Amino acid sequence: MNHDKMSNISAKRGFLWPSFEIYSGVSGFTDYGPLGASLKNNIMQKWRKQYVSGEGFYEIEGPTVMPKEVLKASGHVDNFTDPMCKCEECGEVFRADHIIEEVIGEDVESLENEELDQIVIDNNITCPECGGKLSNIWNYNLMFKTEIGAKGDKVGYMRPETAQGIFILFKRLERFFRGKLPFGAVQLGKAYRNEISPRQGVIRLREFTQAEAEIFLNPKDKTHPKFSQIEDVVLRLNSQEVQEKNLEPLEITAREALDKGIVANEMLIYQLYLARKFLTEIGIPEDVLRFRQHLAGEMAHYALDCWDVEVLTDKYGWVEIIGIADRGDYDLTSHSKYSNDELNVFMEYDEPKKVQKTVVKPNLSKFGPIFKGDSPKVKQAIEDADVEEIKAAIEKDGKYVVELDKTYEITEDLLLFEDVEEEITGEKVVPHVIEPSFGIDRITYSVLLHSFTETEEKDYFKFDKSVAPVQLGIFPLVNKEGPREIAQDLTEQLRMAGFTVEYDATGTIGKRYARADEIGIPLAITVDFDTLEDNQVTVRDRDTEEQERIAIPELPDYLEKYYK
RNA sequence: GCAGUUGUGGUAUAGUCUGGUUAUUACUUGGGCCUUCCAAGCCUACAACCCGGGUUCGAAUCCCGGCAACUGCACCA
Repeated sequence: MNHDKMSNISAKRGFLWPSFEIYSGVSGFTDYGPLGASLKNNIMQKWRKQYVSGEGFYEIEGPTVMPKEVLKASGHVDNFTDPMCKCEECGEVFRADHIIEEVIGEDVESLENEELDQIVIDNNITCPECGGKLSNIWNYNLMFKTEIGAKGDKVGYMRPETAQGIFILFKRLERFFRGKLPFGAVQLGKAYRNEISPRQGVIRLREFTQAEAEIFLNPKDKTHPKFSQIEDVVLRLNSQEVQEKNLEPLEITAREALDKGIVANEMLIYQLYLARKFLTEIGIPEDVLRFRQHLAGEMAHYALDCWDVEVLTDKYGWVEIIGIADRGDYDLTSHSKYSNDELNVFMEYDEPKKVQKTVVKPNLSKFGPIFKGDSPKVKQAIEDADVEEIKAAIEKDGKYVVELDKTYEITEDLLLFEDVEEEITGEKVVPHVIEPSFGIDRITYSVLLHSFTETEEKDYFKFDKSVAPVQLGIFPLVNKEGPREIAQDLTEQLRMAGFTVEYDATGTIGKRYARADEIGIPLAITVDFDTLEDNQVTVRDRDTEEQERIAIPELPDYLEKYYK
């Protein structure tokens, strides 16, 4: 692990470059060079393979610009902001709520800025640094704001996460999956957050790539059909208790974690397992990974349970690269409320339930003459009220009182009670959502960092062959007629077969091997003068440097098998 | 956002304090020679003073502003 050396080579060889460099750059943005983009794409392809074909989810793609309404409902417009204030003497900028809470010792999170300003005045709160006068409080919203349309009266934001794009498609998705829980949709794409001062390179970007899955499931059934297959897998868990008591991380099986209630449910544990499987398969070793449970105060208020996957780095310490949360029904309920659409699933019972109950009906022939024009709303009030309550009131006082803008007294003779048997075939259920959310840029960084290998002879990216940006180096041993033509033909042929190939004929063979190793090409193929005789080439392994002679006609199969 | 430090070819650097010739050196890269398996050697070429303004006869060098990187503080739903 060597961030500095790795970054240097990564910039030199075309993985990560600072954005807008010729105009001095802007912090919080990064460019992926040719090899970086290829690496990132390979990682995303591998992700799709695991979650789309592997888990049976489907990928959707929504807009990155969203109208205000969506983000109002999700809470981002109101809660994705920080109240800030500035000292007019020393110029220091503070979180206004933090300063105030410190002085008055009360939670002020729900208050408006004007109220906060008043508290500052009333309590004579000054700059904690120099005691100077504080400015009025303003909101800093971390979303990029824009306008939709020519009139400019429709406010839009760049999406701060890809998840909302899936939630707002819920009705369509529910139809698509024919109403059967659980089902899952994924989205990969850019998200935007106007960070106040991003500093840690690709770790905190203002524009970044997320890969998120939203798994909708029955709140009463959070099991996973494949749980029994993974129940003996050992997970390293930094639970709330471990963190609070400063203990060693737990090393326990999935089954134990479930039985002891450390992770909330099977689906969540299964997602932890899947996340780790993904990371190890793209070349991040298990011993630099851990699962950390969010502390009670750290968790979003709606989350039922939340675990981060963290990776160890030499420069930034433990860094969150994946968040896996049980968000309950928060998102669907909230969008349902704001959009007035029903976002739920009708769950049919195995057998219809028969329910005996008493219903109350207003006797309308008497209602009309008595209540006249108010009759419809009194009727509605009766229908909305609890039958037992009405019954009890009439037994006790001989009348039931409806309080609307006026008071209405309803005596027994105005009502008809009826015993009925109802058949209920099922119920509407708002699904819960389990969300694994991957930070692709941070994961790409982790792959770079942990693939980077220093040995006595060479420093190189030891990429897993499944994500290596270049798969093959093809070299004529010497740049002479004969081997050169064969090597060029072979390059063409293997490119046609779908491999990414670098052809290189310059300098000495050693230099070309070194250059290929540095960018992590797993296999190099060398054509020499013997090839002219026996039609065989040398295949050299990046890590062992061992060589093998393979006949050219067998090469496509050999490589197909190797990269499978 | 605040403070400090820094900014010279692709990379790493000399020169800046004390303003003055064609901006130093090494590696890398392109072309050529040589070369039958791990960065060898020879020839040759390309290539830089972060951006803008000021002071001055003259600025990589001094001053101001901006941008970026690093460190500390603050921030990270």
